[in-house]
Amino acid sequence: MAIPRLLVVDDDPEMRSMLTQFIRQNGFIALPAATESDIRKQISADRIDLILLDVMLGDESGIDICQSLRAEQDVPVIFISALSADHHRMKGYEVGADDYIAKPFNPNLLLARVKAVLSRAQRTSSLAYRRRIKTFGFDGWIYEGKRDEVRAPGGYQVALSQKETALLKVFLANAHIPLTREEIAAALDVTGESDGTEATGRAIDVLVGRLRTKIEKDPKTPKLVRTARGVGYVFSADVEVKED
Amino acid sequence: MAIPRLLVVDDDPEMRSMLTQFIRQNGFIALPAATESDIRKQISADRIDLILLDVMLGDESGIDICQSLRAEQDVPVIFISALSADHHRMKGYEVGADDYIAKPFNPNLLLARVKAVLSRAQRTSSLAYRRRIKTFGFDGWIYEGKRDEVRAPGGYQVALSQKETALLKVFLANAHIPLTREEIAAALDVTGESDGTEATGRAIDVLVGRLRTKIEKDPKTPKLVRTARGVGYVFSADVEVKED
DNA sequence: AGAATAAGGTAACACACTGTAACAATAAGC
DNA sequence: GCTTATTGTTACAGTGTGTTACCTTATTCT
Repeated sequence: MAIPRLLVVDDDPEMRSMLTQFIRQNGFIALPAATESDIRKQISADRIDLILLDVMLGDESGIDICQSLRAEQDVPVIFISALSADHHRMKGYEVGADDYIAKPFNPNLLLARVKAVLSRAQRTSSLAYRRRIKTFGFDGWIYEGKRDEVRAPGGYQVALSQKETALLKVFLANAHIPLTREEIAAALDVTGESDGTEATGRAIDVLVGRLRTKIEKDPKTPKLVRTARGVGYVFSADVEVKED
Repeated sequence: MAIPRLLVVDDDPEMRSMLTQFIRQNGFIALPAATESDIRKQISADRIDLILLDVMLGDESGIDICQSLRAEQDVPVIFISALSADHHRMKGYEVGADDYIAKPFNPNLLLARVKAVLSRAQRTSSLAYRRRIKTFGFDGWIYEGKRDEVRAPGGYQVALSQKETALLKVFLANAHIPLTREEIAAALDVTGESDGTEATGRAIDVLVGRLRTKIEKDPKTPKLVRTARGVGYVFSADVEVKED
């Protein structure tokens, strides 16, 4: 990729110019936008690698915008908000954020997140399981996004915990793409306040193991979630995406 | 939007400065005002995201002011009053308040409401929220606000207690949005009395549990009110809103 | 090939979070 | 008064999740 192009969306001119300036000082291309139509104009005009999006845009809702963008594109989005109370909402998959940062923010933290999102976007699709509640089918299984339920080939419902479900969604959104543990961890908890680089030990391995016991016919020889030794894990079944 | 800007309207200088100071300490911009003309000056001068309005402003009436403002603008308003007696009149939408808090109030409760109103303003216009939308449908169920009745898919009426009904309303108004226990408590507690933070213990959990036994087919595996571990609860069914 | 080394699998544990039954306090009828 | 319903609190049980420790498997080295 050439120089990453970031779209900075904020309706407050001061904040917008401050952000664009900061982004540019750090070697990226920053393009300002204030409204949804600005965004669409920029996107259709040229490649955009990442969007920094204020949650509150005066009369427009950043969340709505993000969702409608996600319906068409697969651009990574980092949300910025002054309301720390919004943090827990970002965890919901329905929002579709790749990351979230509270305002006023630490510039270095922002930069770290931007780099993290950009680097993983190069290899994978946006890890934020793509928006709109969709239904996936794989190897006879069905994941129904609307109800957040998983049904086995026989049609029986399988009880997955929240984390297991979230993990499965990450895999489904990135079928055939090897994911590192770090990438998976980042996708599972939208990090929020804590710094981006926590080495959480073997938590992902254990989680993958638990998911395997529930969805693999023979967990000893996994057909769906394969291990990419030295790298991470791959979901290696074809995934069929069905609209609602 | 940059940092939210709140207009603090109270004719008592002490209360006014106390409020503005508290608001500022919590990361917002607070602008003081004492009279209706002050308010209009501020509003025409710059963007205002929320007005905290004392009901009794000496010779002016906060309610009148609010209504005349409403004729022109759509700014969210939270009323503050020493008379806890007429809180139900406030909540009545005739007045045009987005929320109401009694004086003396718990600071954390005020903060929770401020955040809730600001956050809600992102996705629903204050106008739409205040409109008398009273009937909701979800998963075959119907909640009829006019009579405060809940009817099951069969058409049979289900008896919910006052708090259970209030809780259901909060969920219906925030479908698919994870709510923390604090947010739910803030929305339920109409009395601005003592403790507002965590002194409430597990009350919300128990209340949710009771609601579940009454509206979930299988309360053990809830389909409507899901728990978001470490966060709170989400109402995860589509809600259809009907006008009266 | 066999040994040494690195990486992943997983059982067992610890801990935090949630569900809920039982009780207490209070209000509302009768 | 007594009874009943509502609501919050407490206590305990159940569940989910991360860590540790040990075992198995794959890779590399000699």
